[in-house]
Amino acid sequence: MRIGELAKQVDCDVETVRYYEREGLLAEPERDQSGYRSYGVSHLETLQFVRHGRSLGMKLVEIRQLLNFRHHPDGDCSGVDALLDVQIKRVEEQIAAMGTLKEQLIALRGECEQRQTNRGCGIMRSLNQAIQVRQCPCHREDKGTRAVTSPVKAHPPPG
Amino acid sequence: MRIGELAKQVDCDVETVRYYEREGLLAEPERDQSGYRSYGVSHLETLQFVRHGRSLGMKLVEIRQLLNFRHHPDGDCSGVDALLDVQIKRVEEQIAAMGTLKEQLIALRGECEQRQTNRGCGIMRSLNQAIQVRQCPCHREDKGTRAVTSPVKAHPPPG
DNA sequence: TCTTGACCCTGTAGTTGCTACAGGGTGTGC
DNA sequence: GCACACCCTGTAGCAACTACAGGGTCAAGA
Repeated sequence: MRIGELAKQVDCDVETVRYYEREGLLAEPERDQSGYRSYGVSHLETLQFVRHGRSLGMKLVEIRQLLNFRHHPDGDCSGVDALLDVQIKRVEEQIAAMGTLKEQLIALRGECEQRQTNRGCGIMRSLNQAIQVRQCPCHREDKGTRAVTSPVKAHPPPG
Repeated sequence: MRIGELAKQVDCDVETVRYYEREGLLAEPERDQSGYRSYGVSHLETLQFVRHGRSLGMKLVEIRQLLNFRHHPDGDCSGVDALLDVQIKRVEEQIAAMGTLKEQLIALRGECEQRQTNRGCGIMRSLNQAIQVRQCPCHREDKGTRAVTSPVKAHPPPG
């Protein structure tokens, strides 16, 4: 099948497929006489594997490792376990950080008692106060134990 | 104060300060006779405001808007509200997606009954099965209602 | 036969929020 | 005079795509 068909089957972009090929995640397919890529079932399977990994939040480097395991079915599977453990831990940390973040945002949102001017808005007052005296939840504690700690580094907000 | 001192005070990198200047988030400071940047209190405050916004998961474009509101204290504050609402909604969506993700990962992790070869590993079997028959939790339902739906697009796993 | 439109190709640049150099200048203490 | 910490500009890299530009191919319809 051609690239458009393949992409449609796994519900992703044609450009993404070419990107995976460039990155070595997808084997280079044959070409037809016009130079168009011609894919077989194994390509489809690999692509599905990759997209499945991505949907589980895995990075491409990690998926590359999984593909490696897949190509060496007689190797020790402990690497597969370890990879998933890393992933689970990462997700748990993110959930915790997000929970704190949400609380802070909701607290901040509550500061706007009624719509008025920016000057009077409790949210802006809060944000500005945080600057002056570091009294907001994010800055209250000392560096090491801040709520969503130095999060800009530790877990840069996704998106 | 010089850039190193400023960066230290807000606990961020010197390069980051220069980056914010380039991006127009931080006003260009005066220079001393050697061409070194020379910052005052207002720069410190703005920088703290920016970092605080980042720690709350806001994007730089959003922080830019907040800075705008800050510079127009007599404007209508409803924009401030709206910005926070967007942020809260985003965080809530992420928390929900992460929760689903975690369940899926833990289910997958449970597939590895005992350490053996990659071929025998339940995790790899599961991942491969997902390819063949789309029976894993992520692919079981139809596109529109998939668990962590086309999530690679919708909420690309945070890096 | 010509044309239209959908598809394909390569190559490069943009996105976000930094981070990390390279290659140089400045300031301070000994 | 020297070492060393700090500063400067400019550019490139990261992840995982996405979005062109500028061109080729193919099949259907007039």
